Amino acid sequence: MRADAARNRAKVLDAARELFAEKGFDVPLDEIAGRAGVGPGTVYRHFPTKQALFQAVTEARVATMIASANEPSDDPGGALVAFLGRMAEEAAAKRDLSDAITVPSELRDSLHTALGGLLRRAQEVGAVRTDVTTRDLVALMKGMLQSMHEGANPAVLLEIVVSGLQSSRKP
Amino acid sequence: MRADAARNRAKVLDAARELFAEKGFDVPLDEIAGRAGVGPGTVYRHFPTKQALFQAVTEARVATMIASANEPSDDPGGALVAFLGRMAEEAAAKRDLSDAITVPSELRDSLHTALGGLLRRAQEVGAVRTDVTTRDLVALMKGMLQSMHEGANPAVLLEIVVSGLQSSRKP
DNA sequence: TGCCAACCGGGGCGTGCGTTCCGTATCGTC
DNA sequence: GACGATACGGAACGCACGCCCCGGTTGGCA
Repeated sequence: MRADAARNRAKVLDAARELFAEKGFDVPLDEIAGRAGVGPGTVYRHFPTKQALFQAVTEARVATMIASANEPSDDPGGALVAFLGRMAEEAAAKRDLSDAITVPSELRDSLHTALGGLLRRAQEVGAVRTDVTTRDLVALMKGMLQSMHEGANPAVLLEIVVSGLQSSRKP
Repeated sequence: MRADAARNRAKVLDAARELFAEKGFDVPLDEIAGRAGVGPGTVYRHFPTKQALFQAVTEARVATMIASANEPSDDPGGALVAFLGRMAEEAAAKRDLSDAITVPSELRDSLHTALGGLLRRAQEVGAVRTDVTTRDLVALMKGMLQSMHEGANPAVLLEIVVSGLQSSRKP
């Protein structure tokens, strides 16, 4: 790879990181190219599609989260709560995480699977009501994360969801 | 107003009702015109903008909900829960309600205000934790309603949110 | 230093949508 | 039954966006 190509690739990644974090996946690709100081064609030379660029930007961070979710714990209930807290914290600062849950990709699927595992283990020790499905949890998270970009209080929302999950099933 | 004009207006409203309920606000206006058996121009003869049509369709139903939210109750906690339940039920069947909360309009503002009133009264009798703001509640509802169109279990989600709202504030 | 391959930039294409315009058809009245 | 106002329909416009192409440029090796 030529030196200027590597330089431009890095500039594109930097700009994409900033803008995806700031405005989410919906930011126009031309805007990313503009901030990187290159043309749109250059972006497509390095990444075949917009989603590929998004994935390249979020991959490392999300993979770390997934790994931490998958490592065993002697307190599965606490592990789930901690994980949700970490996601809330992250989503409050950067807008791309909430899109990483939504935009179709292998990464998204792994994240859902990891959440499912956390949920199942928490349910097995009785820390979370058993009628909640992975799908329900993902939906809740999605709503919660998106809400954080509209002025809602992350901590309060998180507490509500967590204590809701822990509540016993209605008779 | 000419007879055919009235007929077409009704056909447009019917088609819009169906399609907004089925696919939400994002349904293309041409599709509404198509189902109504008229051209797009005809739609614009009766409604100045797509949002106006949306408002005309949702106005009656949402206004009813707002009215029921605003009438006094001797059990403010139960009133809030009942209202949330009614919204969840409605949103599970029709996709337009979740958009009515989001799409800017006077109707949306009234709905937010009504929710705020319900929340405040429930908090005054100690039925709901006091650190929840109207904004938080709206965010929660928004997330919950949108989740219902993705296979989540409405009843479970509602229970989680309700018991989360009722939980005492963390120390 | 010269040459070729790699790369760049941005103009342009295709698509989908909300909205508008205007020639034509239809309604209701005289 | 004819005429004017009213309404219709759909082609067309403007816009925004993802994506591609090509003439020009630049980098690195011989």
